[in-house]
Amino acid sequence: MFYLTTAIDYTNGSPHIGHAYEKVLADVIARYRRLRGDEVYFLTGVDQHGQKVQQTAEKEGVHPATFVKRTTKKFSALWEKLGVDYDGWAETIDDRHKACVGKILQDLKDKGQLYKKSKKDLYSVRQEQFLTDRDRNEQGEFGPEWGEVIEIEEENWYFKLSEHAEWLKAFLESTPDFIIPGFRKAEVANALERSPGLDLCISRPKSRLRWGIEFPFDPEYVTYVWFDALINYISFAGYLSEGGELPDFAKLWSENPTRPVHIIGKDILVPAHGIYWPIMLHAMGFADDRIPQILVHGWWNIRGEKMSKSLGNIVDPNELADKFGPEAVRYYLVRDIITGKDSDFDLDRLVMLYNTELANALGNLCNRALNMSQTFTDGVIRTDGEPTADDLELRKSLADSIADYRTAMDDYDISRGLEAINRHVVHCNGYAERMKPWELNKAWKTSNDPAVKERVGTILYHLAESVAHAAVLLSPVLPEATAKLASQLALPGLTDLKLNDLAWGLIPDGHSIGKPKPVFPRIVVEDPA
RNA sequence: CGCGGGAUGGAGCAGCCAGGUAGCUCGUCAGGCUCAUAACCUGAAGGUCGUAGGUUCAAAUCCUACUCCCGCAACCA
Repeated sequence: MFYLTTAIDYTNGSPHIGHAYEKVLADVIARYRRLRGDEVYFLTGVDQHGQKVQQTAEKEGVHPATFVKRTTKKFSALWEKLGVDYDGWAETIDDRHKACVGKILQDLKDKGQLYKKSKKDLYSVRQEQFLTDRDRNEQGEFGPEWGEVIEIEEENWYFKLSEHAEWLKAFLESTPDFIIPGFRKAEVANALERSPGLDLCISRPKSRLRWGIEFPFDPEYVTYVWFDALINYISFAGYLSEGGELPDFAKLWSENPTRPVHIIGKDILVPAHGIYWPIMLHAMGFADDRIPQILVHGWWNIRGEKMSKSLGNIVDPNELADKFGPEAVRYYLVRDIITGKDSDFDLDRLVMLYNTELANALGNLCNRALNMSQTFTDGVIRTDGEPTADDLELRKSLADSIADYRTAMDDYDISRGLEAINRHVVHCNGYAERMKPWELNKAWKTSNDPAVKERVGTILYHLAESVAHAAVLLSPVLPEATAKLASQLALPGLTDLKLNDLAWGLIPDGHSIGKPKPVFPRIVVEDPA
């Protein structure tokens, strides 16, 4: 069972392109693993507690619960629009989640992992938060944005993070694939190295924060939002739940031969996912081989000036999907970035990549292949022609592409996977150019030689068969468009194929193929110049 | 000495971890083709791989120093 999660988004505003990227990436990986034949459980959701939500809700004069419901809808609606097809939806205000957090707190307390202590610190009345030296300005003072700064003493619950620091160091050393890509491991190791051995304050007194999960053994406190949020990965996987509709935790986690994978952005690796989370799990009693894997992606940077003048400055994923279609957005978000690294978001590149690789290369290949089949062979595919060296070379190109695609996708390198598909499509267009079936067809009309006619059929078969393969390979990224391709090829079973089923001969002899209709219409940009 | 990433033909990137003909897409130029979504194909020009040293038979790749950019360090994926 492949258990995949994303970070849960903080419901304090509207989703932006970064939120969309992470969910699309996760969705593509989930769909790819299904294509591989793996059983998949894909969890995503929203983080709804905490001070920021409480503050924003107050500002708008509504109850946090009302506010959170409203913003949550913005996220779920976007995922529906973008075709993000998750199995589980995590909302931290869910009673099942709250119950799980409560049980974990109680359990950790019973294990002696929590303690209460009093601490004196500087506090900003206006911002309702404690201040550290990092909040000081260049003059070493707290600026006017903090309002009145006072010293207050507060009692809180602490989690014995420092007690497990040595364990985590050893775990990092012994588990090279804990964090992907590998270069990010250094950040966690460094953070651990320079951490002064502090424990984690995991409570907030209700006097200053009410919007959170109440401590089961100390009702005057609510849970710190990170401690609450991280637990979603197990609470919604069924951890400590009795009955109910939640998944079977043994299947997803505790007895799963495949380690769960968390997809997160690089900003929340340290300290939350790289330090707090593994230590929390370890303290709860999870064995080392039950610690999940963390896939860290980079960011889409937006440089206002670089945004296209001719297209206008659209970066809202909703508007992007409306303007270019959800699948064009999906394709771009996983195509033009190396998983783990940053990239610049550029609308001109979105249009370029879509037009070049989907419209001109694959879309056009499908279109010309079907069109020739209809006009030259009455839409009937003949597979029994003897393959020539060119045909065998095409088949090898396809086999190589599939192998490269597979390696790349297994490595979460979607961009390279798509590149591999495109390489074969380009090969096919070159093949068509060299074989010139349209000339052969003319030659047949004058000569009436059946061998020539058979050759035309064999060439068209190779093109159609290639499109069928490409459709299957692309389906994790473009589920709708590839379904359209399957329907034009008149191969409805294509969408149910697994990766291992992919072998030469998807199209049966005598198959009646469909009529062409552009699946990827070119995006035309009017340039006001 | 806060941490991390980056610097590769006009643009955007891959290659670097496991040294050995510098690769991809776009753009440009010149041809070709016409089945096809003004799509397709072929060829060409264009790079001393940030700088300076070092290791090596051999360095974009390893080591050292330096310069410049970006992000984080402050709720923001």
